[in-house]
Amino acid sequence: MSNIKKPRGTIDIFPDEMGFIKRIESTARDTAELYGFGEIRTPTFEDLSLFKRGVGEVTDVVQKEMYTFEDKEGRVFALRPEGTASVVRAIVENGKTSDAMPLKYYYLINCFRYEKPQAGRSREFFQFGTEMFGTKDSSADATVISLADMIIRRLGIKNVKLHINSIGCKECRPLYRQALTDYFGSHESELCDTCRERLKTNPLRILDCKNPECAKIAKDAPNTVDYLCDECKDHFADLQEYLKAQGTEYEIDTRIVRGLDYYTKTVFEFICEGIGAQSTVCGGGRYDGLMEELGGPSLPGIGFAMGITRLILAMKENGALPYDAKKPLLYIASMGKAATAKALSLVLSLRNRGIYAECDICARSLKAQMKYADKLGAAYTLIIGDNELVTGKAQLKNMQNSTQKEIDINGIYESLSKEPTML
RNA sequence: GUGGGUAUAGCUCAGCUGGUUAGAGCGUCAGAUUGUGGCUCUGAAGGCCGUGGGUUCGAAUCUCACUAUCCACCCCA
Repeated sequence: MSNIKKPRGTIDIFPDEMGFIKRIESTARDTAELYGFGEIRTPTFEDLSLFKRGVGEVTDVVQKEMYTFEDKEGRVFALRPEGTASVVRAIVENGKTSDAMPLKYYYLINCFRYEKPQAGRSREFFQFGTEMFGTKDSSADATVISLADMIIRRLGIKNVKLHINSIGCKECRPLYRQALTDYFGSHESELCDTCRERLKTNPLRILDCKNPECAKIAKDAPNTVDYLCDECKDHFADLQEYLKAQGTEYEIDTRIVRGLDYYTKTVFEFICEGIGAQSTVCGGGRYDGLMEELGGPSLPGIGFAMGITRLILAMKENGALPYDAKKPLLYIASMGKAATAKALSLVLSLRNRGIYAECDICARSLKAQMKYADKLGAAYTLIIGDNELVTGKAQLKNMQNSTQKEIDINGIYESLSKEPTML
C-alpha cells in the first residue's frame, strides 16, 4: 500500500455514500428552482481580502481557519471558507445589480477551513447555499426559511427544529453588545475562563456557554429583543407573523449568534438532535450591509447554507434512504471468445438504446458469471455459447423466479421489447 | 489551539497478567464431475499488529515520542 495518505480532515467518497449526496443535491436543486433560484458557481479560491472584508477581519474563520497561498506572481489567495462573499463579489463584478429584484441564486460547493476534525466537521466540506438580494422585507426571510425547511423535510429529516433570533442592525447591535458587556462585566469573577475572554472578544457568545455557572448568569442577561431598534423590532415581529401564516414552526432562541460579522437582523438555525455536537444542519440569516461593504450598491441580502455531510448524518439518523445503485436489466454470460465478442456487441446495442446491460469482461466460468449477475442485481440473464451463435437463439432467464424463455439474440432490443415485463 | 479515547486482514473486531508458525466473522477469489445465481460445504489469497525509539533473553501485548483517527471544547455548515 502506498504511504501517501489523504490530507487530514478530507474524505474519500465511494458510490454508497454518493447515493446520499446525489439525493441531497438533486432535492436541493429541484426545491430551490421551485422557489425561482438559479444555480451559480464561483471560483474555489478568491483574493484573500474578499474574505477579510466580507466575513470579517476579527472572526475565527478569517483569523485562524483559512487556507491561504501565494501564486507565482505573489498574489495572495484563500480557498473559500464559505460561499456568500464570492456570490456578492460576482454579482457586483458582473453588474447583476441591474437585474430585476430580488436576485436569487443557489450553489453547491466545497469550502475549506483549517479546523480540528470532529463529527460533522471536516477541513474540506460541502455545502448547499442560497442567496437572495434586493429585498429587506421579512416576507423574504420567511420565504428563504421555508425553502430550507422544505428541503430538509423532503430529505426525510424529521427530528429537526427551527431556531430564530434577531441580532439587530448596525444601529442597535452595539447598544445590546454594550448592555451585555456591562452585565457580564459585573459578574466577571463568576464566569469561566473562556467566557472572561469572550467578554472582550464576543460577549454574545457567553449566552451560549455550557458551563452551568455561566448559564445561570446568562439566564438573567439582557435580552436581544429588548434592545432592538423600532425597525428591527418590527422586522422580527413581522417575520414571526409570516412564519405563522405559512405554518412554519419555530422557536425563538436568543442564544443564536452568528460568528460571521456580516449578519444583521434575522439569524436562524435548523438543529438536528442525535448527530453529535455539530448539530446545526442549516444556518443562515440576513446580511443587509454586506454588498455595500464589498464595494457594491446597498442591496439587502438574506440566505443560508446547509452542511451536506451533516445532512447525511441527519438522514441516517432518520432512516432516510439514499439513491440506490443502478441495477442492470440484463446480464449476458458468455463462453468462449466468439461468444464474448457477440455479448459485447449485444450489450453495446442495448446501451445505445439507453438500457443498462452488462456482460462478462473477466473471462470467468459460467457459474462465476451467474454469481456476479446475481450480485449486480440483474433482472435477467442471457447465456451465449457456441450453440447460440449457430442458432441465433438463447435462453432469457428471469432472475427473480428462475423461469426461462427462448428469444432471438439478433435484434436483441426488438426481442426484449416483446417481453411484457421488460423495457 | 486545548482536552480525552483509539490504532491488529478490504470491513467489524478477538488476542488473558509479555513466550514459538497472529485468529474469527463478513467480504473477495476458486472449487463441490460435463453450460445456470441465491442456501450449504471446502479451500485459497490477504497483516513489518499505525511509525520510530526504549525496557527485556524475548514485545501485537509494557513505556515514551510522533502520526493518523474518533469524541468533546472552541467555532461553524
